[in-house]
Amino acid sequence: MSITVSTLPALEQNLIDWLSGALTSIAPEYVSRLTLERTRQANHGDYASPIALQLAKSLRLPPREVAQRILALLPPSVLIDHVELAGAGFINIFLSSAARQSVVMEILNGGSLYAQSDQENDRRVLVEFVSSNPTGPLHVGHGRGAAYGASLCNILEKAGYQVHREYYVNDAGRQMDILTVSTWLRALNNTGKLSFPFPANGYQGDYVLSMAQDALDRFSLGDTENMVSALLHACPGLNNQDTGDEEAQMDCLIASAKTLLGDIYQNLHAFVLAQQLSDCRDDLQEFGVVFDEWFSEQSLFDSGSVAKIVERLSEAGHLYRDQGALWFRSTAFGDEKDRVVQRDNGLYTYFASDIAYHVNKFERGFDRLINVWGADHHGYIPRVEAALIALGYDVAHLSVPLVQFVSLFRQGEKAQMSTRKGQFVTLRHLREEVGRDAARLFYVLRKSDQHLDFDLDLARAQSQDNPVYYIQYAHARISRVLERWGGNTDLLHSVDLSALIQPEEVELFQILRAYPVLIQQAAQELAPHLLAFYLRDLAASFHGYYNAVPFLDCPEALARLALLKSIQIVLRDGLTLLGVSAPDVM
RNA sequence: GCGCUCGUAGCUCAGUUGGAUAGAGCGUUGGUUUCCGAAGCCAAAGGCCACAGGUUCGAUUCCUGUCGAGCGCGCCA
Repeated sequence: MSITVSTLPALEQNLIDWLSGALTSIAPEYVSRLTLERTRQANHGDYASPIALQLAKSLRLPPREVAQRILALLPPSVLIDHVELAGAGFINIFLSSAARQSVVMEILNGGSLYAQSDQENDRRVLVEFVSSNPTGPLHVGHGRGAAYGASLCNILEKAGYQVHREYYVNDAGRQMDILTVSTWLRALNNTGKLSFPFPANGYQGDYVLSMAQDALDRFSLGDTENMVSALLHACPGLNNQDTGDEEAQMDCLIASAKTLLGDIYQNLHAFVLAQQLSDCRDDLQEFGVVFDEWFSEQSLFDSGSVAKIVERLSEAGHLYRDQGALWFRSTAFGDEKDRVVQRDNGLYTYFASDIAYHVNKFERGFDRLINVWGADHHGYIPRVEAALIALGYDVAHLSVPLVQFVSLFRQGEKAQMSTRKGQFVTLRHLREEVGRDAARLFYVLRKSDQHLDFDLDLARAQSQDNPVYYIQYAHARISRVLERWGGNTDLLHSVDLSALIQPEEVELFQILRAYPVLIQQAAQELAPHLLAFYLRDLAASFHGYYNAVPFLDCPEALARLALLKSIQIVLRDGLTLLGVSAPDVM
């Protein structure tokens, strides 16, 4: 990554300033474009700058000649051991040992605040994630959104943002009505009064059965016998499967249920919603995912926000009526077709309330909005942006990272996930099978917009193959060494580190030094997987170091223990951001 | 058909916003413990970065096209 952002760690900023001084007298107009790169290979030094290559053309000089001139103007610095001209014209910078080692003290003194940025503290960001319909248990797909979103929020905070974690509750739509009716029908069945088959497009899962029984225990459901015959009268065809329109049948069931049950329907609806939300909240909390706010879609209707937004669009001339429905001319703002906001039956569409929701987010004064959505919603983004543009909001402040689907693999075979009969694999089941740590890490071990093949056997394995243990083991190993040593780790803050000059040590310094920039990058790219890979690299580097040198009975003992302690701090910090524990003993 | 996301080692995937000799894990092969935890380490083998053009000092990265994969294209949410 080219390092050009303003939130540079002190050392990098010093190097930029140092190079800038030389560049000023050669090509002052290019000083602002000066970049520094971390190198991939040790023989290229600690940092490299390609600035000479970039300037060669406009200066009409060979790149190596430009580099030579810059080198000649560089003053000596305590940070620098030496500088080399290499390859086509790269300027390779080799830090002094003291400059390399200084990162250890930065970490020991900073503790969990190492890499914590305070540069963007004024930037408030709202991250909406999971937002699953409260109509059944969370499944493994939601789990990925939860793990991604939660890790992202933690990283954003580390990078200096003020983060608001929000779950959008779709408590207003038809799906909730279907769940309510499904529960009611199951309850009728439990009383032995149901005389027609349970509809195929109702919710089938076991959790509906248990809610039905709970409802029976808590409510009076009225004169159930008369209700069943009234239902059959209102919706003829309930007894004949495979006839007519299933969806129309369901609409009829919903309408009849509301009429027949009256207030009881509202109670049952509220009960079912509360049950599902409570289950969802517990599930997520056990997964280490906690929200600041559960935002109700229904509240947007109750407050009149939805009607108000449609009115605003109308006043601005963006709506028209066609075939009884009210349409938003989204094609005028980049969408591929126009969209309905109010149906011919007078009901607002989900789209309408979603516009109101996004306007609500903007009105709450956030500098930035992030929606974590399932990849199947990607076609939905243009219409939401179209509406926001039409209403005068700046969609550049809205990001919508997409989370792709998850396939579970067991013994090399793809595990089937059928939502039809409620036989999908739930997040709760996954957690019970592989544990929270493995689940959290595996979910972010892949770029979020790529399909994820989740290997259940590997995640469950208590073996070397499992990347969770690989990282955690590094942390536990350090704990054990420090325990063996037995001293107070505070004493390590004043240790002389000058003996740390082994290649393994230099490599570790560079990795540790990269952590703050990595956090910034992961935040900027909304990419927690970068942190997961970083931690694996750091663990690998440590394991190699562990096998290469002694830590206790040697002249460098205290210095090396200080380095170990700093590695442990970063490992723990990174694992914590990803929602994974950092055990001292395994 | 149109749109979005992709195509990198046998498999699963990274790749520092265009940099030097493209990396890791698994799998394969061969080593490694009188010593701080072997859930570890070291080494070897494995690549036309899907293909063809273009942009420039320089392309896995940016642009165009072809082939192939996944997803989306409701008055559902």
